[in-house]
Amino acid sequence: MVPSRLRSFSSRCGFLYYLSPVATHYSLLSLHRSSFSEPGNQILPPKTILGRFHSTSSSNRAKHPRSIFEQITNLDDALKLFDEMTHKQPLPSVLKFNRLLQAVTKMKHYSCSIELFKQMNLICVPVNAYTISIVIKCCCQMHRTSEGFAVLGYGFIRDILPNVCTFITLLNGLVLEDRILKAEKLLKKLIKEGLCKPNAIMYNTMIKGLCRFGNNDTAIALLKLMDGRGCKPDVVTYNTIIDSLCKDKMVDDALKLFNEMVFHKGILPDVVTYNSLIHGLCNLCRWDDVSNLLKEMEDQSISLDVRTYSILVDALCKEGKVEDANCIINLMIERGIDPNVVTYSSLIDGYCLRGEMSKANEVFNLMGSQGLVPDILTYNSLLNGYCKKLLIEEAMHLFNEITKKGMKPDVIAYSTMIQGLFRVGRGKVAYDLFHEMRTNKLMPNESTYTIVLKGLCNNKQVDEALSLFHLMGGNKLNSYIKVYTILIDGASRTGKLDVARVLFNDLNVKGLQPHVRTYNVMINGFCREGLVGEAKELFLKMEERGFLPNSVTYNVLLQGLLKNQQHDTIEMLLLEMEGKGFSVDATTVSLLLDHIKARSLDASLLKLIGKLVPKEGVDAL
DNA sequence: GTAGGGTTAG
Repeated sequence: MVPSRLRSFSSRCGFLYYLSPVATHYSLLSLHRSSFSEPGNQILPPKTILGRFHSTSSSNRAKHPRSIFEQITNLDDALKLFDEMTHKQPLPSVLKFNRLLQAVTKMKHYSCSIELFKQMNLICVPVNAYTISIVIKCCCQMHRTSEGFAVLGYGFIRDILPNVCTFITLLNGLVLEDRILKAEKLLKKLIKEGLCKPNAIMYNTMIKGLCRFGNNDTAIALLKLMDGRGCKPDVVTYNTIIDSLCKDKMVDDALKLFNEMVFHKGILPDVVTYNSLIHGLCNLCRWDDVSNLLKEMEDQSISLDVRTYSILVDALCKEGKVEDANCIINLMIERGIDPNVVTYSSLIDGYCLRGEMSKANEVFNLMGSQGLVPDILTYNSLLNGYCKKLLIEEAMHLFNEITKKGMKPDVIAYSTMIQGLFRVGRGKVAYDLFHEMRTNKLMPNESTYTIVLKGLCNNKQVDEALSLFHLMGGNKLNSYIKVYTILIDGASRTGKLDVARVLFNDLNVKGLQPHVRTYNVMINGFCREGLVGEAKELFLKMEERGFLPNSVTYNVLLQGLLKNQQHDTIEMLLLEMEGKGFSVDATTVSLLLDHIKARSLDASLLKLIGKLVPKEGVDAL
């Protein structure tokens, strides 16, 4: 039985029970104790690299099983080695060149690999299908898959025939570039023309592409197809689709696929499978299901890894349960899993969301003391926390810290900072920062743009907002309805009703659909200028166009009518509100009461008004 | 004895 202490613990946070040290003592606690130490980095002494290359061969190899190529940790060493190799007589074999090329590629120096390949051709080092595949991969990783195809053609000329590996690399390149149609076409062509026999890796690559593109159904169809063609799907195949379904909130479909994989295909799930499912369930707040999966993992002795714990930490933090998140972190440490930057960043974010900045800072310092380098997301959480609390000096200090630490603020960092500055009324600094951001070649996104426009409007810089809008011209950012709503509101609040009207009419021309909020803002604009007739007209029109007025619409219109001494439709509107279950806000109520006092409205309305005031409002009356 | 996919967390 579960000890009662644990029960109360688990009732606070359902799935914690399955993580409690007592409950999981036998399986989980013992499993994580092994191997965290990474193999020591053996840095090469600055003597000739090729010399080592020859001397390591027999005697040292037993002690250092890693080859010279695997030991290369920086580009300089690699280039030096290449130079030495090219000056050898006779030239080392293509195999050795390939391994060097691979080492450079592993360090992500793709263009350098390509350069070396060119030199190999110049000095007539023989190249083979392996070389071609490595070089194609370099092109693809740089999102230059078309050049990868050119390399394929170059191979053809030299009688180097592509094989399934070559094509997988190219297919993956197309997927990386989101050229999904091209990828599908390639796969079909390969099968139809018998250019190679696709294997599971190739299907997995295509499936990954389809999932990236949001085409889960086709991905599942391909899963069935590969099986039918005698190509057995593996755990990666299923994991890819399961994760994609979870990200699309279709967790039940994911669970269905999970069952198919386990019970019909006999494929064992791994920690990746569970992580995806747990993540998906956390996003939907299905804690009982999360708990069940954790139990399943325990039963199958599948150890939770740093990601599993981080997913749980993040989920708890987003729920505001930072204390429970802390429990999870303590638990993982107890079990020998070190929290990493992501784990701590989630915790920091949790504290920031609750405005507990000193706690957030504590964690931030803790990270530093553990040698963990905070990344831009960590900084963004803190920036957000400070800005929300209007602690703008602290935020600004942190923002400058990002650059000092050798990082670059991203669009989110800038947007957060700009919003914070506007909120404390420092519009000039905010707008300067917006320009600085663009100078730094960062493109503002929809959020940045709306933050800036709103900030300018709220800081009495509507003209600036409008000129920015015009300056942006046909930019995609100018096609968001939110942008128009902000500007219409800003313009009409500063007496530029004509501008507001032009913007509103522009929507039609541009084929943009106004939101209810857009109508509200425009109606409010008309009322402000005493154009109650137009306000009423628009009120009716929005309904005709299928946009139902909401509570705000009614309140805005009522206030407009009252302020302009139009009393004939008040009662009708109030009755409509009652029918729709809307309520009157404080401003409307006080206006109504004023008019009743002044006898321009009948006191018999009081009963109806009483029904339209929210509960807490009635007490105030 | 050299190449390909590798899915999962903030």
